[in-house]
Amino acid sequence: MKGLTDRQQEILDLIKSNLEENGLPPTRADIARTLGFKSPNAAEQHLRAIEKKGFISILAGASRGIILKTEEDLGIPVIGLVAAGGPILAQENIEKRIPQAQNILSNKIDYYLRVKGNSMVDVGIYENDLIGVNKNNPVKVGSIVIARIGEEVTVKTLESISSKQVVLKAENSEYSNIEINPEKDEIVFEGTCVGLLRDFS
Amino acid sequence: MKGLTDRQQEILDLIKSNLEENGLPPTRADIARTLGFKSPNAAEQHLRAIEKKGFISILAGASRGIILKTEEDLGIPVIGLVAAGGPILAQENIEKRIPQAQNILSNKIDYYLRVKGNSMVDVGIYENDLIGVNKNNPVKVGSIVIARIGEEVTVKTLESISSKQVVLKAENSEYSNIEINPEKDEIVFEGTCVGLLRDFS
DNA sequence: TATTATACTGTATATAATCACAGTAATCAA
DNA sequence: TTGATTACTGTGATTATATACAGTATAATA
Repeated sequence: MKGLTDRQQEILDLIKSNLEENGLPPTRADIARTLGFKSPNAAEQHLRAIEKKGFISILAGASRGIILKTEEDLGIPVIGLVAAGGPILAQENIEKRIPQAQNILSNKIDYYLRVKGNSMVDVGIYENDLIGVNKNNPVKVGSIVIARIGEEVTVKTLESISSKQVVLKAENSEYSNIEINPEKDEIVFEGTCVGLLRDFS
Repeated sequence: MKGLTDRQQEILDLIKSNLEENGLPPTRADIARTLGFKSPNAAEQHLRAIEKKGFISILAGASRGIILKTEEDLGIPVIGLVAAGGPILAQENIEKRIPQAQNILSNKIDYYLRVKGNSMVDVGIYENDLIGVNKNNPVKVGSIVIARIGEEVTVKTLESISSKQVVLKAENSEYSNIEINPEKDEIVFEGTCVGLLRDFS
């Protein structure tokens, strides 16, 4: 499963907006018209490429036979570097996807986040490990949390929390704790770490 | 806007399930196949009838060009008698629909409920009036509520409420209060009355 | 260097699908 | 008893649509 090119993404977006606005998928001619292609075959070939990459299915012979794959079909997204500002799960942050069938972890994984740096080595989380993140689990003291402070996303242990101070602890004696005043600086808990994947290769 | 016949409803349901399961509307041939028609024209004519009654739009010339009208398009449903057991807004309870444009009431109206009996005459609510119901407004003591007690739906003023007793007051001296123990008998608040329509004709 | 992927134009064709026209039959209201 | 509505069959023309085939051009990859 590779990523889509800009043009392919544009076409996938067009299919989605067509479905939202009109309740039915576009034809090849519709796509060509909207994007200014002079040949419907340009649309056809883009659709084939998008299907090959796994984002849609094409029903042979059926008019408008374009079916969007669900998030479930696509698998659990792996997030590499988080672009500053936007939401973690934004398209451009998705590095690849892992089929859900391969998920042996017991908790629900909304996405995997690739670990940068070695601030958590004392609890066995190393650089380039993939941590499984659940977005909805309650954030508790002692759990490993994914927090966004301003524009930066960080993984730390939640040491303490109150309305005046949040303390995040790096599990590495070389690092010192991060103390935030949530009344002054914005801190958002994006999720909790519920598992880890390490791929020796 | 008249109601659909059983057969027409069946076809509308088929369109809906086709959209949900496959993400695209059926063709005339699809409908004919599923319902066992030997001619796609049977489907065509049903679609015309359903369009005429306002539940879908048909895009001329477009394949699969069937577009479901939204609840907003259809207007606010008027509920006559509530069939025992099921949800108030079930298809079979909808008597007719009133265009939203004609709604001059300030609160959001989820549906109109036709008043049976004269238990609320002292606050000017008479038999056959249409009361505008909001499903989400907070239920407060003193407000006129639509409550379901067991299988029966009733309109009364909420006199008092606690975990052990709910008192509903009929606004008519000939009626006595209804007292329910919510731990023993099921009581569900379906909504609050936020307006009234009376059609002198 | 050859190969593959991307991103198209242009033409053509089989078939998918709409939709009109001509019927049949039953039910219901005026 | 006439007309309207519902619920179909059956046929066929027209057009909408998918899709194959033949190209062109560019950039990335092995």
